[in-house]
Amino acid sequence: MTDPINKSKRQRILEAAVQVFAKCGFHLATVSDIAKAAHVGKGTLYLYFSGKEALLVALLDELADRLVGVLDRLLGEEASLEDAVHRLVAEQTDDGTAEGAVLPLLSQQPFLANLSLQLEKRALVQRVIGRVATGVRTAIDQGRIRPCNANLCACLLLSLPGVVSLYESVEPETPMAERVSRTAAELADFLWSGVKKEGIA
Amino acid sequence: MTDPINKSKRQRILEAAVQVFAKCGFHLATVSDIAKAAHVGKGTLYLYFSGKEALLVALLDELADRLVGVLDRLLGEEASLEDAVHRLVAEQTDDGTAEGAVLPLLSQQPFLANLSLQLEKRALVQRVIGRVATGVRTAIDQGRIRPCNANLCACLLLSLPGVVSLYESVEPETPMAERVSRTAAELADFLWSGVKKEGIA
Amino acid sequence: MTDPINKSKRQRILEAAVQVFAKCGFHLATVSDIAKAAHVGKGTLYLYFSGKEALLVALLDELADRLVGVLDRLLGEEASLEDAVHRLVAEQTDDGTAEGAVLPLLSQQPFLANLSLQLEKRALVQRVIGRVATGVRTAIDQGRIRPCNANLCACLLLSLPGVVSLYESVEPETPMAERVSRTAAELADFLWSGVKKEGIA
Amino acid sequence: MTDPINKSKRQRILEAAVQVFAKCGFHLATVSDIAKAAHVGKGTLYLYFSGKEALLVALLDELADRLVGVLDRLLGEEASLEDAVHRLVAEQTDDGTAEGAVLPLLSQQPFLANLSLQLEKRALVQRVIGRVATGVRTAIDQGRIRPCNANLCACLLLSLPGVVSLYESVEPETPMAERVSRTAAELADFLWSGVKKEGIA
DNA sequence: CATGAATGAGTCTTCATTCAT
DNA sequence: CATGAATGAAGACTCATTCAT
Repeated sequence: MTDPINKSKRQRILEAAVQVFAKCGFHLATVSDIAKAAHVGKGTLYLYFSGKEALLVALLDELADRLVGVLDRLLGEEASLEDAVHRLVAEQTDDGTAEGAVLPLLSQQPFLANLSLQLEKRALVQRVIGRVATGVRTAIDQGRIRPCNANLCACLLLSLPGVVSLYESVEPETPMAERVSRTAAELADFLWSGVKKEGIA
Repeated sequence: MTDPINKSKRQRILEAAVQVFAKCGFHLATVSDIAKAAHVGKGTLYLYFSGKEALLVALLDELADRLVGVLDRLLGEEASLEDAVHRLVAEQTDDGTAEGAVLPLLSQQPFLANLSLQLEKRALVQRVIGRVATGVRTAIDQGRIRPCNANLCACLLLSLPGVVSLYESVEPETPMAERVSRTAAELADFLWSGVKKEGIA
Repeated sequence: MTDPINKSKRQRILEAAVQVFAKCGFHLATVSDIAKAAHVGKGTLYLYFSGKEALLVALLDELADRLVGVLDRLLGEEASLEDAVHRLVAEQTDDGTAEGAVLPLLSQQPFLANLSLQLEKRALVQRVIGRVATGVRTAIDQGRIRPCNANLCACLLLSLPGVVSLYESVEPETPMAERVSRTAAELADFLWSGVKKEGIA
Repeated sequence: MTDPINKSKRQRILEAAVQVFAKCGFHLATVSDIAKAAHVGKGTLYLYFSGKEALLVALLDELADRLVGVLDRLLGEEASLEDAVHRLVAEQTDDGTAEGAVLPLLSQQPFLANLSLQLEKRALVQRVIGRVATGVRTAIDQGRIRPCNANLCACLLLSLPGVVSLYESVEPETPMAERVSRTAAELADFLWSGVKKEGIA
């Protein structure tokens, strides 16, 4: 009945859901798993979300906001895009945090059966992309990066953590912490300078 | 009894599966759907694949080979990486073809319950990345692109179609054919030259 | 939440299962049939038993205990084995009761696919035979029956209801109640005195 | 088209079926298994039998005849019932032969779904019991065994191999060959003299 | 509010049976 | 006659969702 209690329980469920979705994927994760991880009853989940898919969308919505905050900071305040990319990759690729799992859930298509939720998710993705694109445009206006398709550039930025997780498939030995950092630096370099050999048109 | 007949039916199932998986995702696609799309009985599917997950892996395996063929050609023969990227994106993003759907299925994690199939899929992903990386190394040796982490570059290349599909979320109105072409060009440009403003360090 | 409720539902399922198994045999009985007979949902069954085979074994386990109780009483307290056999046959052959169906399920081999359950069932059969053999040994010690292979004798006793049900095949007309009683008496006589003609070696 | 060929193939199937049914039970045995064991195509089976259940009944019918032959000989020619029982148990309990498996299949109820086949099977069981009962009556007439319910006695005799297989559950260590022989002797003794202690009414 | 026992729609999978070759 | 690829009916089992407590 008191708001803080509700919020705390809702929050607990959301956080548990991110962890479980990140570990098993949306479809293999069961509502029971999530409830158990959140230390609440299965029925309680339905007091805060109208179903499993709605929970996913709510979760993406919540994390999208947090993500946008991070990106705003990265793209707005930083002098160097290189740095921004580096931190974007480093921060969004940490599986330990809720933030680290949101991007895969955002971009991979967990194909929702419920159509209106699917649209809601699409809108949400657009919101995030739009926000990043705004940051890119700012950087362009400030002369930090060259003029380009800001939306597409935003999508490219948002895809970077996915690139990293793909990269994990081939280099699973190195300790993750330092690897991510180095990978981030390399990716930033790709984005910043391209792969073109100096002196070639 | 004759080999071509068997092959043709197996092929029919594989092709139907790509379509259905591409439309609904792995988990929402039912075996019935796939069988129906392939115009075979549900049981027939189990004559050629030991189960739904095995079908997915077989499909990825098959398409990975085709994909590697395409990439080999693009990366090996071309004078310009720009062109290669352009064609990679353009070809791999066409939802109408089987090839267009394979990359999302490859990189998105359809979290297989069967552990050995999961490992098989991982190996398969590594095979594709390795092949592309080889192409990248060749390009480096030939002085067409600057020295870099070939594996990471390969992952970046393989992620490009995903970037495009993310981009589709924000610009769904324009007719697709030309949009893809333009998008491909823009992405190729990003990869080629980076986003750095000329004259900036 | 309360224990008696759970027990009652588990019990309802077990009792329904005995009836259905007795009527159709293990393999022809469907989980739906059992659930329907128990007036519970199909899924409920899986809250109490991990599967159809596990249900069978749990059922045998439960009824074996009851059976052992009956046998203990019959073999322990009675002055005459004749009487014991009579009552054993009479009580265990009544299809209307759960007890009446357990012996066929125990001795007929419903070939479980699950190996560990198969072993469990075997152990359970051994338990019952062992218990009856103990009763036989007591009767021997008390000089009521002659020294013999107690285990084998136990198996023979436990097979008697099966003999009766075989006998049903040839004499299905007579009203069952009295027939069973008379059959029991005759069987007891066989066991007690053998078929040897008096005066013959 | 030639009769011997047909008979030989029909025979091959029947023999394979006994083996497979004996190993896995009726319901767990698949038509494929049987066809494979008989070295014929799955379809061939349906040229000789109208279905799986019909195959079982045909098999029981065939073996029942053989069994009746054995029993006739045992009960008709022998001077001593003890000997007859001994041989009945010994011969019918050998899992290696087709005959060894028929009695369990006869008496255990593999609950046929097809009603008319179920009746056919019942008739067949009656035939066997009737035949054995006739043998018993002859023995009575010849004064070898005391007057008794011949049908019930027949059922008891036919149940003996079942008793032995139950007994196998508790004494699985001893080498089977000699064990069966001893068990047979003990069982024959039970049947012949009963369990009554000498001197007790 | 919170819970988790109960439910049954929906899945994958098996296998007896058919039929084109 | 013989075959085995093809089929789909049928069944075991899962799990999102509900609701009585």
